[in-house]
Amino acid sequence: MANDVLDPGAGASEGPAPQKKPGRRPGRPSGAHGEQARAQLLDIALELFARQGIGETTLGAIAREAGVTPAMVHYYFKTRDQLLDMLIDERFAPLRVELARVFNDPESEPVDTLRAFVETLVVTVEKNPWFAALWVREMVSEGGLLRQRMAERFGDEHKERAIERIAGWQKEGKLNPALEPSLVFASLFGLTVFPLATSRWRAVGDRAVTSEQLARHVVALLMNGIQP
Amino acid sequence: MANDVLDPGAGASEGPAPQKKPGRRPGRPSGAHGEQARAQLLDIALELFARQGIGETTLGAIAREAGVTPAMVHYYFKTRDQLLDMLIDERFAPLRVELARVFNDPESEPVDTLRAFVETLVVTVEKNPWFAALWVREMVSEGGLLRQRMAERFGDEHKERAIERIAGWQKEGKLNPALEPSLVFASLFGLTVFPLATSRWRAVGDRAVTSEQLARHVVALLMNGIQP
Amino acid sequence: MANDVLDPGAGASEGPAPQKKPGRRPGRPSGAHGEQARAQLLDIALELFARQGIGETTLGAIAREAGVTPAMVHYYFKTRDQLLDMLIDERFAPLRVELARVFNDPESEPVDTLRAFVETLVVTVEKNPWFAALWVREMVSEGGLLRQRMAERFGDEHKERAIERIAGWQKEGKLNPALEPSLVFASLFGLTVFPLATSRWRAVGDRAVTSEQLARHVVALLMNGIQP
Amino acid sequence: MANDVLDPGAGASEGPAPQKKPGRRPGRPSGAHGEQARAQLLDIALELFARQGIGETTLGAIAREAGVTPAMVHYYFKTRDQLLDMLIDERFAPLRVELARVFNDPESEPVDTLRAFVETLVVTVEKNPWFAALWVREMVSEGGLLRQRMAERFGDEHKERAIERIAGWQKEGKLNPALEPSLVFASLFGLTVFPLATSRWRAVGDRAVTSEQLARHVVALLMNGIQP
DNA sequence: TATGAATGAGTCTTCATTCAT
DNA sequence: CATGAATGAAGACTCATTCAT
Repeated sequence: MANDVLDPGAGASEGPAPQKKPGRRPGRPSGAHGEQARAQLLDIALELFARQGIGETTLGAIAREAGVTPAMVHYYFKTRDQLLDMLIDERFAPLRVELARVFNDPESEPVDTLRAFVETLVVTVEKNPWFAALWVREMVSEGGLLRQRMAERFGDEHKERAIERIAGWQKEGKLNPALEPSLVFASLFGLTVFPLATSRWRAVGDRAVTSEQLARHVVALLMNGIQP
Repeated sequence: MANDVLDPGAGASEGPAPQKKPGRRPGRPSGAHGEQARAQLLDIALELFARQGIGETTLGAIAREAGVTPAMVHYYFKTRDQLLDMLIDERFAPLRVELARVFNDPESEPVDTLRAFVETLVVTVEKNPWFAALWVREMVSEGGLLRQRMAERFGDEHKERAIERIAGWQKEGKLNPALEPSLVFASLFGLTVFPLATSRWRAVGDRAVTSEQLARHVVALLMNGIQP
Repeated sequence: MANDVLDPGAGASEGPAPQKKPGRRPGRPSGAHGEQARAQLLDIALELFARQGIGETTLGAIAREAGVTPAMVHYYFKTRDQLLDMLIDERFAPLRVELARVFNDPESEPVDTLRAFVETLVVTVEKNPWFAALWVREMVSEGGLLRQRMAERFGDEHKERAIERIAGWQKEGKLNPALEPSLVFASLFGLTVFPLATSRWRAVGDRAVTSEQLARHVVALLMNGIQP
Repeated sequence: MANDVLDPGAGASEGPAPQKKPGRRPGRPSGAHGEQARAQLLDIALELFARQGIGETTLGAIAREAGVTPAMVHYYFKTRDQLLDMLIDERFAPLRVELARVFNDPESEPVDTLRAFVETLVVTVEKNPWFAALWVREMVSEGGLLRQRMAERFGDEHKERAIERIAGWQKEGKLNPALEPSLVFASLFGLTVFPLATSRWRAVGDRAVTSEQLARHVVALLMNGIQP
């Protein structure tokens, strides 16, 4: 349903921010002002969800942060569940598509591909600070609220294909054969998104670790391991 | 259950550890039967917290799972907060202490130390399946409920010292100098705990990834990176 | 209802008075209908508090009496404590101010002042039937819920000054010197409010004692007692 | 039921404290040790009821103060209601009987009688500090928990006769005829018990008003008021 | 006697949701 | 568009009470 709206948009070159160009939503709100307010609510929800967790964030809190009444939130997103769905369709899923595209570039070499993937991941989180926390908390965890919905929308074939591709590279001798193909992606995410999810609080009182530092660190680890 | 793995003296040598076995708990319940029921509630709470998140798990859910009334939960843990505190003191903190001990072994070589750390991490999670999910969701995330409490109990000096030690190793030429010392731990956790946090659901319908596979994978990555 | 008796300027000239009419309340409800419902809840609460005691009256009971849901009560008064605070500020404190004004009239003679005070007290209770019971139970008693809050709002200097004034009158030979100044007020309240607090039930099945009868009785007692 | 136990005891000369001499209660507890514990619980309950109000005092609070378990309180007083009943029968009612006796002395003159009544009242409260607060809060107030029970046990005939007696005195010219007979008792209680109910907290930080001072004050007020 | 374990009923409070205006 | 009023459902917590030991 939302895919036709987002997938083409995601394919464009100006990055993973869809911004809801022309297409009117089927639901009620549609005016120019309303569209803007709706997008702002989505942004605020995203920010709060990332900061406190989805389950811990009440609609009232979102409304307060936006300076509107809770009833207003219901006006734009008939229900809490729909708000989540729209969040996924309009903010979360596009990022996923974008990332997949980096990996699926058939031209580049295996090692370059993985490095590029890591770097894109870091840039993505830099542009969308909510991504890391949300991913870790609501995507990875068993009962994560995003996980269930994402799983419904996008199957696992994507992942299957990626694993096969990695296994293929190993057979071609282009990748460390001791690695477990099905764990490579988990490792990449674990090495990048995971530390980024904690960076906001780690930065407090400490010298913050910049995104570049993280990218360099992860690439160094991937390229050579920990040995000198 | 978890005690045989972690308890051997570890709890005694730190500060605000549980101090349980001999003296009666300050609170009310203390009989033999009660102590057992209490421990069971703790186990169930841990399980549910890991599965659904702490904030999403009601005391009623814990009670239902245990086959008792919600009032029973209040009987053993005066309040929701106290339940959390006891969970930390009696289940969570001991694991942390155990892990710290592995890293602080002054005898072993840097590379061995890190490998041993990863392996212990994997074993720990294998014996305490709730650990991974709980760590990822409630320890890493900004508003994580465990983070705040753990921070109160244990300061950050521990972490500071570890970082210095790693930097020292790099200077001695015993560790890849391109790594960022303050990120090494995040990487280790990201490579192990992070995938383990998802493994339970990934295993369903899929060929499960065993703990050994994960350990081998991570060690392979650490030792040599992704290059063939 | 009680406003015409007490409000004329009294609330404005003191400190933490209600300041209601013009500006919107800081809290949520503000519409015309809501304001009325809120006032009705306040009235019902006052009535029940007087009849059963504050601690014995549940929010549910107030809601039931008003024909609304308990959640409604929370809608207007975020918490039980706030309901009490508003009760004090908007209903209880104004009466206190009014009474103080009667006593502080610098023109009248001592004996007249005390008599006027008693008469005002009787009239006040007649117009605000909840006052007597509430005063006796929650203001006088050690753990009385009003006592604590009133003490926070208004200090004791008021009382101090009154005592000094009475002592002054005694020195001037205008008041029975055998009286204990610090007990005069207690006596006045004891002679009027105290019997009034019981009158509702005493009246049942008995020939009721009217307010005028009480006033006459107390004045008769006082007149031949307070004169030098 | 309880009357046969208490009325004779009250008639003795050593004051209004019954102390449960020999007679075994019909209920369960009866051993020597138990009897003592039971009396102590009664005392503590009385103290707490007076301090915080009956409704505000939980059985748990009483148990804690006594250093026993809440179950113990149930052991002695099958139910909360029975505790109240026993409190009335064994502590409260005897005082009432004692007071009635003072008033009913047929020998003394009206004015002396009333003065003696006041003085006895003051002494009674001095010996039983819980009396004043309990009377004011739970006896006077409409929903007072003692009121209802006392009313069940002792009718109003007592009061009726007293009123008639006062009216008779007025007709004989021995009492101020402007007084309302049915209010005389209320006035006496209001003048004595009422101030005493507040004295505990008034004393804090202030020079305390002694019982003697109060007695003198009230008598002074009465003497020049009740004389014809 | 005495108590720990256990519970049902009730209280306060929060929150998503609806609806009339 | 926007909001105030209103509510049902659920959650945390308390408390009197029971019962086996």
